[in-house]
Amino acid sequence: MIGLVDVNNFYVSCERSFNLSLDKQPVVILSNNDGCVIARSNEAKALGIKMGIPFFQLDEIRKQHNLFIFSSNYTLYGDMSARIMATIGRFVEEVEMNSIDEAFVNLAGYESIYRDPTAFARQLQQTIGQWHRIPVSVGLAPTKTLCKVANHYAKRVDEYKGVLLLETAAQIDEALHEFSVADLWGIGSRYASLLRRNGFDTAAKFRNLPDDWISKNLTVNGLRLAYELRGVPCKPLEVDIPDKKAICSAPSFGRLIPDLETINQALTTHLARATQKLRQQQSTAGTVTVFLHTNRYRRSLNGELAKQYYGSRTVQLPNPTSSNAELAVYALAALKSIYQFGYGFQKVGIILSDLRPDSHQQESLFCEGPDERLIKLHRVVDKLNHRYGRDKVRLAAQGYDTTWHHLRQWVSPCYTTNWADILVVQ
DNA sequence: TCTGGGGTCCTAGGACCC
DNA sequence: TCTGGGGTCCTAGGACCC
Repeated sequence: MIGLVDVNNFYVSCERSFNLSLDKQPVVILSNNDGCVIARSNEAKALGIKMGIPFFQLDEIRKQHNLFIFSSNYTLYGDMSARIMATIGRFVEEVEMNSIDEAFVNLAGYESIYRDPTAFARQLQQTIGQWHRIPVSVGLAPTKTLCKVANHYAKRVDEYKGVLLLETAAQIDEALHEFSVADLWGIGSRYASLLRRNGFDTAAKFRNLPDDWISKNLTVNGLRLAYELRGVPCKPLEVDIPDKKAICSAPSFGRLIPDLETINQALTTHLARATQKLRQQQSTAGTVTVFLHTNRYRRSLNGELAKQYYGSRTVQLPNPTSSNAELAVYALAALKSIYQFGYGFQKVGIILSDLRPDSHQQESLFCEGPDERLIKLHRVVDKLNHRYGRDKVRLAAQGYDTTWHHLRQWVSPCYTTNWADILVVQ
């Protein structure tokens, strides 16, 4: 038996955890740059606010209702996630963190401790609610995909109160009979419309398709999904977190930026973010890609789509490194080569790839090895920045210009990670 | 005026190796 | 008259996830 623990409306729940006035109110969380709606409370969903819509389209609803709005605060959400995961870890040994707000738990071997899986789920739910003021739903089933289905119902059907166990063949059949194929884990919009066109609109109908049809049209991933629906586990629990294969940092500018000078500063800052993640997982990057583009939605005065530009350049490094000082040389040269005068740019981004463990440094015949002094330097810089705040020690090329920074007009305090933001109870 | 960010996996095709 | 077999690596494109 496997369980899927999933937080209800995670970002909204994090904000509510520290702000009682948000209870039972319509709340939305905006994406980076305050661009789109990426999380909604049930009350906001009831007002008809759709996932992913641009924020400016909410003007009418804002006039009619008292809508609570927040910029996303990933420092808060990331820390709350870690706390919830730690709490789950007190109940079961094997926990796979599937995303920031959900975790699979392996209940195999716990039969004598948690005799009734439903009772276990209730206990977990109650503990997380009491310790973190965060509501979770739990789906229990023999495979991950069936857990997703169980969780879907647990969240939406009131009488389940956030917990559903799918155990017997009859229970599973009934659940899949009603379940839209588009809501299955692994079926996106493309596959959903393909399946619907062919008349396979429920999970039950999909599950009963012949294997060769599925693998021909949906590749081996689709076949794994079908097996999982039949109760055959094909997606094992992954308890150890694998190292990332690529690291990307590419937040939009808060306004359109025309000049290379400012874009240089932004790129060097994104690079600092990316290399910090890189060093955290003790890897080096062998390849760096820089890309630069204009706003694809922008229209000129006559209403036509404005002239667009997209440039990107990939550079292979002579020596893999995790040093932003070293990488900056290549990244800035790449940027210079793709930059074009005469556009307002929306975003510059950096991708580090060809990642490998820093302990496995390939010796090169023609280049010097990694610079030991730089490695020591970054260790110290990372420590200082952890203690005194992000970018307290930085490359001069990052500069101190903040006019390009993305918008965060409605950001909440970092209640759990910053002493100055700690909640005061009167 | 204003439209997010960061990832993973699979396949086909081409170039190459012995 | 007869012209093999078994691989790897890389890239682009397309699908998916939260």
